Amino acid sequence: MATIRDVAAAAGVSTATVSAVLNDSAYVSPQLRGRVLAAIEDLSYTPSMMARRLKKGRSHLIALVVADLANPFFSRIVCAAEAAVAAWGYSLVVFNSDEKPESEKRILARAKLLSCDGVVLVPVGLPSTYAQRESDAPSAPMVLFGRVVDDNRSDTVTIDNEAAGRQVTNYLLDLGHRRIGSITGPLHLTTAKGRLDGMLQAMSARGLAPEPGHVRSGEFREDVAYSVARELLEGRNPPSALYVANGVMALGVMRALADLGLKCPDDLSLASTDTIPGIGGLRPRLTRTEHPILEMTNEALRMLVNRIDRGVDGPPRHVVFPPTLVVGESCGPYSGPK
Amino acid sequence: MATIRDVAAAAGVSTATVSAVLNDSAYVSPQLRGRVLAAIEDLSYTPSMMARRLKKGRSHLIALVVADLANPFFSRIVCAAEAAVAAWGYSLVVFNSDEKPESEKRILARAKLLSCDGVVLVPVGLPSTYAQRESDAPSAPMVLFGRVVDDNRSDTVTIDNEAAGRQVTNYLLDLGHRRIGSITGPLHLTTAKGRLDGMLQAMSARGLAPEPGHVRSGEFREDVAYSVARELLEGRNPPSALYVANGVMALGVMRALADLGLKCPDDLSLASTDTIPGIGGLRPRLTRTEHPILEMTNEALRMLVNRIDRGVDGPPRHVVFPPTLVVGESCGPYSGPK
DNA sequence: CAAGTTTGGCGAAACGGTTTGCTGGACGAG
DNA sequence: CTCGTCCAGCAAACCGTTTCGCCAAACTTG
Repeated sequence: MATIRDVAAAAGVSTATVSAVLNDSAYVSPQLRGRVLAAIEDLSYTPSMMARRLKKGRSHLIALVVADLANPFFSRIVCAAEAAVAAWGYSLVVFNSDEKPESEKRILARAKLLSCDGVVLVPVGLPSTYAQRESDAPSAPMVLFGRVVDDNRSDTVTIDNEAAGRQVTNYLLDLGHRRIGSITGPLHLTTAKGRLDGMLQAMSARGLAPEPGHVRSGEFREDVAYSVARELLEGRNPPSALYVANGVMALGVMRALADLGLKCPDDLSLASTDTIPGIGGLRPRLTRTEHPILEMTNEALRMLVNRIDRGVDGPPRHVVFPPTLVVGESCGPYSGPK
Repeated sequence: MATIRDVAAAAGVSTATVSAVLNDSAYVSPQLRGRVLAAIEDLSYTPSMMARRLKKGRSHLIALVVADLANPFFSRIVCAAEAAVAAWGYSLVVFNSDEKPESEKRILARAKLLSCDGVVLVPVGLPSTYAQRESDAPSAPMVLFGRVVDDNRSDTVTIDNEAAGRQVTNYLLDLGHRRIGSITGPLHLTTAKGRLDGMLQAMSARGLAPEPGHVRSGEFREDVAYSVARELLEGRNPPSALYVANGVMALGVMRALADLGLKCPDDLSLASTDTIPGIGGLRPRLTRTEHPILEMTNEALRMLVNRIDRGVDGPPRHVVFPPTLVVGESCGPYSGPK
């Protein structure tokens, strides 16, 4: 592997001149520049990023830490982030905390060790980790994505979960449903809590409330949602409509419906927040709120790069994106007590 | 940020001693070791990975280049690879070539610049890139994943695509189907070509062949497969069974069926190779061959790490995994000419 | 007790770049 | 003709580690 010194020797110049040519950081006469470029070509020289980074103190690496890489929702984020990061001239290092606080802690430490220039974190959401993080030396700028935690030092990019819950619930209410149930996520997550709160708001705005036992946690997991849905639907007082807090759980509910021989819009109106890509083709299409993941990811990266490149050091910014209600065929009008 | 020199000064030792303590690379007397550790704690010193890497010439980064990050199949690979890489003490840098040869070329150059210790590549599969790559200086060890290209320097990890095609086709044949069609991927990809070949083999083993026009390319894309399926099914001579070469296309076909008002096992038997995670809950469950992605990914990383860490420098190894037929409810017995 | 053998620890040279003075020749002005 | 200015290019310091070679003290051994 040729070094800058080899190039300098071959071109009969100093390493400083080669560096200047490489970075356009100083004027170099055309002829010298030509000699240098020729030598570079000749030796098929590639500057060592590692050395450059050591000197410059920047790695051009951005860490993306997601809470559950197996969840298609986060896969989409990875995809969007890869594109955005590449567009800004960075590379993306992907980590999976798997919803485990201790993994998250370990990963953040590792990202720091890797000297990533920035971190996009979908926090697991348990406060303990962050207490720890507070005591750490100020590390790379970080953007909290999707979920909020009590961290007042980082930028955040989220959707308005309460609005999502309200939109879906109002849609169901407008269809005449009153006995609306919900399968929520883990309520320590703002994504789960917010969506439920939005639902409750929408109901209480009309003087309603879910019946006891109709609000259950599905842990944001397909299998748990499946079991919960079965219990709910086999009970003696099933809801007529169900608001499911994320896409994979909606899939679980659809599976439960199929296994129980129930039809979706007819026997139960089903609506969710967030969906699964590719499943759009299946019938009935799910009525749901969708997240502008692409825009959110781009915004997160813009914020990050602003802090990294432009050294922006203002107070943390909090950007909230609105969800969009997408109407499918999974909900029907309320058809009398069942 | 404290450096090793600060620690050395604080502990009253040389940087060499600190380094020895950090890496256990030489015996250090307990008392000195204690002083050093105390100083490290005191200054909350973290060794600079960048400097360490510059010196050691290793980055502990492994690049994963996939051909289409938006495809859930590759998302699963990312997920599996992240876990495997972490288990080996590396970090994963993810790239998306988006099926574009020029992107792939750019990405491989970038991975080299990043001085990744190894590369897992799902090649786009056009030979031009690799001709280029030949001329490059020997870079990091690489494992070709899933698809094969005419590269005789790299290890490969693949599935037996022909077996997959044969298995599925034999299953359909055993059900009595004769007019079997196929929606293939781009045939310059070994994954697409192999599956089709396997299908043709199975048919010709029984003296059969697909009818002209019943074998069409769906480009491995949901929307293309949707259109092709519609054309196929609305034609005047539709097949009674369809072998679809990957998961997203199968979804497209199911959407086409739904839009045409056709029922899956009844009007058309549908089978595929590869599926989409999470969709397992939907009815009818797809009959398909599945890939042992986890094992494949682990094997790919084991090979890579062997070459990196243990300096294994033998001839390229080629590991082929067998697909598994998973029977769902998407296929029924042939029910007479339609 | 002298000579040989360990050995804990240190100084300094890498690693491969970037950057900061500094130098010396060309040029313009007085 | 002389002095000051300018600027292209260079030498050397530096980034934060690891590691090689070496030294002196401590220990063994005859």
